[in-house]
Amino acid sequence: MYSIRLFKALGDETRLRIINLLVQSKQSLCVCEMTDALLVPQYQISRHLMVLKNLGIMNTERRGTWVYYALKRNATPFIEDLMHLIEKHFKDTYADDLHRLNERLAKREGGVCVVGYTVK
Amino acid sequence: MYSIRLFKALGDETRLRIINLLVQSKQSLCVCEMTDALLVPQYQISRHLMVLKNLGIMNTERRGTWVYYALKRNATPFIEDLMHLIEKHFKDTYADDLHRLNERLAKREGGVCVVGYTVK
DNA sequence: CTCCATTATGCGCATACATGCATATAGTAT
DNA sequence: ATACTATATGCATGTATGCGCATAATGGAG
Repeated sequence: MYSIRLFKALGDETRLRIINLLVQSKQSLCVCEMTDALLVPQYQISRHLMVLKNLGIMNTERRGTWVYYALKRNATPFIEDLMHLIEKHFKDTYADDLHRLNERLAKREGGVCVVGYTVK
Repeated sequence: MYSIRLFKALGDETRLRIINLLVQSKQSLCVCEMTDALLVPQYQISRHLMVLKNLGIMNTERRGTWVYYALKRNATPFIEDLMHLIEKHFKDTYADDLHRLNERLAKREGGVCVVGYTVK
C-alpha cells in the first residue's frame, strides 16, 4: 500500500524536517542548503532525499554540481492534504530549521546556490 | 517528538486499518469485532492496540470479558486533522473492512458485543 | 588532464519492530 | 473450584532501517 510507505517516510524526523523545509519554503532547495538548515550530515540528507524520491513525491534538477529537490506539484489528493497538514502543524515546531534556511537562502546569487555546506 | 511516533504508528497497515475502523464507525469497538473485521489474528490486534494506547490516543473500557477501544475525543488539533484525513482518504481503500465490521456489529445485542472472534 | 567541490552510495553495525506460537491473565457462569 | 471465553503478553526470530565512515560518481574551473 502506497500510503503506508508515505506514513513510514514521515515517521523519520529527518525526513519530516526535509519535507517541512520544502513545504514551508515552497521552492526548490539544493542538498547543501538543506544540510545547513537541518544541521544534519550531508550523506544523511542525500539518503533521505533518495527515499523520498523513490516514493515518487520529488522532482530533481541538476544545475552544475548542485542538485535541487522539490516536492512534485499536482500530486494525489491524499498527498496534497498531507502536505497541507504538515504546512499547518510543523511551521512552529521546526522554526529554527526555517530560520537557518532563510539565512542560507540569503547567500544565493541570481536565485541559485553558489556555496557548499558548512556542517561537518 | 510526539508527531513522529504518530506517523510511525500509521506506517503499519494493521494499525492504520484499526484506526480507520474507529474513525469511520465513530464508536467503541471490542477486540474481537476488530479481529473479525480485519481478518488478522487476535494477538496482533491486541498488540497494535497497545501501541496506540501507549501513544495516548485511545480510551479503553472493560465490560465483562470484552474490552472496548475508542479514539479519544478532543485530542490535539494535529491529531484531529490527521483523523479527518484518514476518514476522508481511506474509506474506500478499506471498504471491505467496514463491510465486515458492519456484519459483525449486526450481531450485537443491546448495543454490546456478545460473541467472540471467529478468525483463527 | 588535474584538482576541487557537491552529491551519492557501499559496507558494517546496532537497533527497532512486526510476526508466530504458546501461554498467561482476567472475567463469567455453572 | 472448574470450565470456558476474551484479551494480553513472554519469547524467539527474521527483517527492516537509520547511522557513521569512507569513498565513489559527477561536474566545473584552471
